[in-house]
Amino acid sequence: MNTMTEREPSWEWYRTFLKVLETGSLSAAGRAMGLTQPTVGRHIDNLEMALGLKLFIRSFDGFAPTDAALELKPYAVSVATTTAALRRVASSHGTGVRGTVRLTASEVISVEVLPPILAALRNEHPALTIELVTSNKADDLLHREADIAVRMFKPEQEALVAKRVGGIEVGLHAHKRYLAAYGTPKSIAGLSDHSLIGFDYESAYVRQFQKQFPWFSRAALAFRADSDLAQLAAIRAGFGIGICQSALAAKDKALVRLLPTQFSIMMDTWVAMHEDLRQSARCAATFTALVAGLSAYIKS
Amino acid sequence: MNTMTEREPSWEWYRTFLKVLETGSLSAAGRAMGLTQPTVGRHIDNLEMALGLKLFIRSFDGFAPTDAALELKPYAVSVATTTAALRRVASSHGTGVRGTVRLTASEVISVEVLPPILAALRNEHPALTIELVTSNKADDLLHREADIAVRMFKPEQEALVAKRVGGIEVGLHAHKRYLAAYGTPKSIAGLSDHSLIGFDYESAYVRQFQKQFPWFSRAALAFRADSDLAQLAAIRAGFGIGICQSALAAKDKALVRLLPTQFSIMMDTWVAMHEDLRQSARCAATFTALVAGLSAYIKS
DNA sequence: TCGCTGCTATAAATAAATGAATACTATGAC
DNA sequence: GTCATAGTATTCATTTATTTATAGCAGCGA
Repeated sequence: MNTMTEREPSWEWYRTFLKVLETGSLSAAGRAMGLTQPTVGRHIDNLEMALGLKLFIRSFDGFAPTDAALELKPYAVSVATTTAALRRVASSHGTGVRGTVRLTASEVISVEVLPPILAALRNEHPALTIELVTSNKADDLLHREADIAVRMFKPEQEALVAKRVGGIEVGLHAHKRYLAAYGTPKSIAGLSDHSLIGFDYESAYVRQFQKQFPWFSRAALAFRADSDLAQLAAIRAGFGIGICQSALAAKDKALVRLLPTQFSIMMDTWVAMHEDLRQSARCAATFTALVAGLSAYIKS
Repeated sequence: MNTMTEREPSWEWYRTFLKVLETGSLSAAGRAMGLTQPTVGRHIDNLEMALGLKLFIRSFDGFAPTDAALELKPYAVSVATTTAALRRVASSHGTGVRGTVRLTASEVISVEVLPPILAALRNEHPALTIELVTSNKADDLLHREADIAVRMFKPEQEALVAKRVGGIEVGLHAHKRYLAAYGTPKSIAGLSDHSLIGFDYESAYVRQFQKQFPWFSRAALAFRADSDLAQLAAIRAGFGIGICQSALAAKDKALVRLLPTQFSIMMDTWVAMHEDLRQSARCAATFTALVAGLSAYIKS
């Protein structure tokens, strides 16, 4: 019951706290925020005083965050994403489709599929600004890190409104040039003689995938990349045989689909957003455009 | 690509914005925050300028929030809950179980069951401060509105760690005095001649309940309260026949269990918290104490 | 109708936060 | 080693924000 209520720390201090964590120094944080180094330092001092703990260990080449600071960081990040979402909502106020909408999608989708869809959307709504984040994180819609997401799995959170736009077919592909030089595999077993391109990281999805197709194990891969876009580039460059969307490959005459009957995966594709955002003109319009554009892409 | 980047609004402005929304006036917000009215007014002006929209319609008896302000409010609330969570984490730093832990539970649990458990916990950890919020909202753990929740249903969110502590039996009860005056019902059908006590609000749970026990419909109730605690008080006061935990009723010799074979509901009881908080000594200790205390209560 | 209360708006006085300049320390390149 | 660079800590002048004080308006009750 401390009646002598020590005041709540200024929320602004959290902002500079986060920037110092991100940049690693008072000076850099100051530059990033349009403040000076002494000011940033004082904010940190104030916050440390208010919270009653040391957040950084002072040294001459940057601050070293303490365990406490790292423990608090996720909360500061959460505040930052929330205020960013608030500003997006604010920017959209007025009549018509306007303001900023923030999307997430995988790299391949972002680079190969979305651009024409977004260009058309923007053409229709010139007052709309689009932010595109390449990410596969599942939880960023609930925390308003993005407004709308294109996902390759069914979103399960109940607070989300999600629409399935169809299945994207994924298959084995290689460049003509590669096949001319190293031959065309006639069976799955024949793949072991080839340069395979695949995932580097270990996600739940990749693990399940490798369980289903054990010949595609990590050890068998000659080229590993955590970016599906880099894998696609490797296929296009004739490095070897890899997995990519067959619709993308079909647009490039030099790419050849391999073993289509033995290997084909349909990836369910969904567009999802927070249900609260249905009220928002900018999000509703973008959602509709994404659903329509992706459906057309899949059917093509 | 506006290079002339208009600065991000100070996060502090969001705080006063929220307080103005909550209090309804600049002056009241100022009083609540330890600021003066002109300061609060300028914060709002600044925020309106930065966001480029009117947040309040000025009048002489308080501000009237615009639609835009109401639309932004949830985001400001989210920031407030996040900073509160941050401060709880900060307060717990150090060795041992210390700091503030925030719980939610239903009213009856909060008032009738938890106090001795929490008292023992506090006795064991004198540096621990406890906040108890009576609420049944399902989503407040993910948004860190509370650290730990006692729920009557299985938490489904995957980011939560939940432990079932058993089933709490709920049955029909009445006070001796009431039964002496109006008789004891011999069957479910006989209840229609009695004063029934039940829910006022319509929740999914209540709807399902009334589907299962149609004789307990809203129209049949002589006393309706949205508070289960008020219902319990009505039973104790001899108003009529109502539903409450049989374990609670058993502790009061004046209360009588009615039709125990015909009417008995087991309510699954869970303790849940965000999985990240397992690392936190204060939360882990409280979680354990709640699980142990509630299990003991249920078995008794 | 008057006087009270509570609110916002505005202007001058004051307190507080910020910025500029500087000293000092560590580090890495030459 | 020496110099250049990048960082923090500190001091003091300055700008900025906040308070204090004041005026005006609306609602309410006597």
